[in-house]
Amino acid sequence: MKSNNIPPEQLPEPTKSELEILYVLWEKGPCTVRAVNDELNEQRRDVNYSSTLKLMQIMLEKGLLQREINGHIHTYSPAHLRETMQAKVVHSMANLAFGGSASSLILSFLGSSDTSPEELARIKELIRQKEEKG
Amino acid sequence: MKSNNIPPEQLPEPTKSELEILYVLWEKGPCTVRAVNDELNEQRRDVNYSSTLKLMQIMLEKGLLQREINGHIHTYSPAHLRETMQAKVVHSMANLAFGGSASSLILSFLGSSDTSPEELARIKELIRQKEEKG
DNA sequence: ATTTTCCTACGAAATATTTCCTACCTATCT
DNA sequence: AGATAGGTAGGAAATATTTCGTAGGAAAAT
Repeated sequence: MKSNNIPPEQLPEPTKSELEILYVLWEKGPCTVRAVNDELNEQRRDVNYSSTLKLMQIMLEKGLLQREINGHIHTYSPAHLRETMQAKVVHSMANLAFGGSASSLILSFLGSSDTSPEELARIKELIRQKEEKG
Repeated sequence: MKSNNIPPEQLPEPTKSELEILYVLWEKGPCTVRAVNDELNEQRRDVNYSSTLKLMQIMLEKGLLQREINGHIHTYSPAHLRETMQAKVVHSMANLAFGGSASSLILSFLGSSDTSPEELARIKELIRQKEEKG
């Protein structure tokens, strides 16, 4: 059962710290605060357990996370699809820094980064798939 | 003459409001605060002149902008290349929300968004150019 | 010369975000 | 039972970001 049901469109955009947390949950699946916090400390930077807890409670309120309560163990998971949220932040950044066009973000990025041939091939493949559908 | 010379690597990342301002300057070239503010109000949202001024002064201090003083007119411009700054923010977002891989950002984005056929074509074209070079 | 208009400076308030302290609950171990 | 280990709750402080009120200087208009 979901602990909220705010639709993605009116969902507040996650902050940077919130994105870090979401990413952990996307990768590892439903987790306790403890597990998320351990992961953050391993992968990112020192962060206090209660900081992570607080943030995740706020995210629950905002509708970014949902949780299951089993006895006194709270297990959190993202309230929305990874793809949905990622698209949201990319669009937002595209609006701020790339004149609103996500493709211009991609273009500008491809133009300035050293993407490997393999990655280029994967991107091309994906474009081909999209073109078939559309 | 530049009013600062912080190298791009240790440059603070622009905040969202700062990105909006940078974008105006990238598009219109060197501007007074007034011109930037007018543009923000037209393109984005209500914002007070002195808010924009304050932000641009902060950005000058941080090394995000430079300025020329002519009499009492201050003309601001970005202190770093558009491509540099755009790559910076995209990489930062890639780290937060896409496991560090910018190409996975692009892939995930292409996979979930409704990029127009024209945009897809432009991206394909750019990939082809990159493949030729590499 | 006075007024008006347009500009900058800057402190301070408002808001958003992040961090951490303390309290307390429950399960487990001895 | 008492102690310990692990968990949650939530207020409050610290920090970062954004907004705006007010002051004042220079140029232009009357």
